[in-house]
Amino acid sequence: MNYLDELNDPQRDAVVNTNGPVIIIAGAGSGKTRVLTYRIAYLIKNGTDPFNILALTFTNKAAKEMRERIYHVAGAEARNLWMGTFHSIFARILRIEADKIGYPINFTIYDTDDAKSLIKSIVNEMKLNDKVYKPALISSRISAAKNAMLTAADYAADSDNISYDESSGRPKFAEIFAAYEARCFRAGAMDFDDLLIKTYHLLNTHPEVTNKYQHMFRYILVDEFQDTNGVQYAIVKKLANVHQNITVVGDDAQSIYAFRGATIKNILNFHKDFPDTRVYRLEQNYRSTQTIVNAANSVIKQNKEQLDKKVWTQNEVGDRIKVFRALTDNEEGKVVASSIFQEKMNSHCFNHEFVILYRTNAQSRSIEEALRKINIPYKIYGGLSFYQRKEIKDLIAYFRVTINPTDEEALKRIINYPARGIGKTTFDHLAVLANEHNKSWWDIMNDAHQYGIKAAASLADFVMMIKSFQAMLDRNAYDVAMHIAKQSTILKTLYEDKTVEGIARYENLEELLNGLKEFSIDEPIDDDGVVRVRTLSEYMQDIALLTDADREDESDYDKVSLMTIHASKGLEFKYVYIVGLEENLFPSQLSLNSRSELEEERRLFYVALTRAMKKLHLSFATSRFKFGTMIHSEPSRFLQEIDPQFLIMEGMYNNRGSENRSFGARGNSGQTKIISSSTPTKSNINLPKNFKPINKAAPSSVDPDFVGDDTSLLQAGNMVTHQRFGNGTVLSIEGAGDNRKAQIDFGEAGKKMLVLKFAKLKIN
DNA sequence: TCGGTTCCCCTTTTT
DNA sequence: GGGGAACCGA
Repeated sequence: MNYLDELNDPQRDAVVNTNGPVIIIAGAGSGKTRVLTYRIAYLIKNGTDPFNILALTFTNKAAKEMRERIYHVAGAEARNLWMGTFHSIFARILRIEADKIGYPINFTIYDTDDAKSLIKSIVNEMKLNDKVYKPALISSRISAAKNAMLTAADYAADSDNISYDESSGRPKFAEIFAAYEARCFRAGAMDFDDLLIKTYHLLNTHPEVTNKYQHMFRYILVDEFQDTNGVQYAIVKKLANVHQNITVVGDDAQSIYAFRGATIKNILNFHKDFPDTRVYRLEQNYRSTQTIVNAANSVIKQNKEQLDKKVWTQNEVGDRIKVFRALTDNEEGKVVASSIFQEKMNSHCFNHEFVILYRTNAQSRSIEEALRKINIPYKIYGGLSFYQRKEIKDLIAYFRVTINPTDEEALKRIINYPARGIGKTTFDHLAVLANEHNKSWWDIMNDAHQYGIKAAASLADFVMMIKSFQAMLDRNAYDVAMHIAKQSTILKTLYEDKTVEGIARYENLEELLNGLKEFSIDEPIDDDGVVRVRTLSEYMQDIALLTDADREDESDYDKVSLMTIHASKGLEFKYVYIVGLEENLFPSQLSLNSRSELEEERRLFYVALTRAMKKLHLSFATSRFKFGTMIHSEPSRFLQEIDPQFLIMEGMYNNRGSENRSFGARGNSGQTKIISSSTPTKSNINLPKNFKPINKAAPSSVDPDFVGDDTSLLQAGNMVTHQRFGNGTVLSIEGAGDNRKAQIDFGEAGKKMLVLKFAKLKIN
């Protein structure tokens, strides 16, 4: 059992005491994932059937990573675990039990765009003003109601709700909610909240189903418990009721999803619901330097609401945290980019060891521009996801309609795309008829001529096309998808578009189809040895709950990461840059109304700080663009909340030491002289005078002393320098031993195939 | 009916 | 500053 030797005492206790209810309070960087994975591995190794273990996470990425680590310790059995996100596991259960709640097994999952579009249709059909009944607002209020476990009928039955809506000028909200619910049902669709609420409903109304899963899940483990909302907890509690072997892992200091209904109350309720709960505390941080751990502690201790906990570390003291002040958001980008450039020069580290964190997605642009200018490769997580692009959504809409033709939102997208003479008149007519007869658009379309629709012939052609696709659904996913892409003429339409955007869109479709091909090739073998075809339906189930962060791209191997702080939870990086530390941005303006919201922002800052292993950089700008206009901004209060002994001002002050405390804000400005980071002589973070973009920096003379690095571990994605060709990216490696070759893209110098035995390469 | 232009709103954070 | 919807003209 050598893997147990890798654990400290509290960690080992938390792994081997497997029975009964357990809470593991795990500070940032305290080996939480390791404990959770080893605990599951330990269960499997001691004879528990993986089919009887349910492990719930918040992101697909976390689930996947954990599964791989368990596989590593416990072997191939790990693939039988019930492990995934709350949403994906519950979707799986709902598909198995769909008929019990009147849903088709192939129900669609509506994403937030679908939900908003449906709400918009409803608002229009009810002849209401969509400036008052804004789809985003209605959608979030429906979501909030669902998270409070209210159906539309429950909602309408509560006079408090009704009078609230009346007084806030939206008396028709309950009606919209009811219509939304009915229309989702009619379309055979569930939104994200439904996946939770319908599961809860299913368990409450079907004791035989509940019984089945209660006995099946002998062990239940929940990651990031501080982020669970009321429904999630209610389901988990119910499932754990028979065996009572429930383990929850969390850190109240990292609770950052209250806005989505998550509540720390779940931790308190847990003690009440499971009175014999044992508590394990993991407080030793293995991730960060003492400076970072202590600085983060100095921030979080200012929150009033928190559980008692002391995170500490034996790691080295480390460098102080650098604070940059910039004049504008663009300059902030430059400062960060050149700091990364310098760090890479000095420490010979990889791009993928850097992350730049921000509060809102909109902040990424100035950073991106700066990185692009000095050729630092980067990858953005979140923002406009691959699956949200128009061309991808269009093709996927065809898949959705083929699998579930009552899926109204998908049908609306493609009914006249590419154009086939089904215009607005027909569109509106369909909507009216569908509501009149309470049937899906698809049903109406099937009998279009009976309803006297003028465009009946075009509709019949469309219906026939979809039916021909449906006839192929038992074939492998790629074949069907390719057939649909061609027959629908989507592929052709985009191929003929030779604009830059058109080509990019075509390439995106190619990427989607390539992904499908890979999915289809990977044919699983049943227990009886039968090779099973992977269908389009299975593919759609797979991707419905995927986000951009889950897409893997080999060319992303060595890039600087850009993401929101929310997206960074659970990750760690050697070098962390937190940008935009300004009042009204971080903390967000919208959080300043209550202590609890401000404390959530502070926890968010704590999460950001504790992502860093080695070096941490903070920055703010004194003015930035917002909605196209320049606005003035003050340094964030959070900067002053860090104990100043851990900070060092960079390019800001002419004297360092005790006066560092002031950021020139909050009425005591003028005490310390501020020198802008753009002052060239003072700053050590400006670009070198003779700086040239990396790919173009081909040295004019060849240095005879140029020594290559050991390339035996070189792999695709690595950045290298060649003394004649300059900097390049390794595209692929082939061959072995003396014959091992690398194809490298040197930018302007072109792509070269180099024999590694002879080529002198420095690995950047 | 389509294509182009204007105009408006947007900014928390995500499964 | 940018994306998407709405509006307007041919």
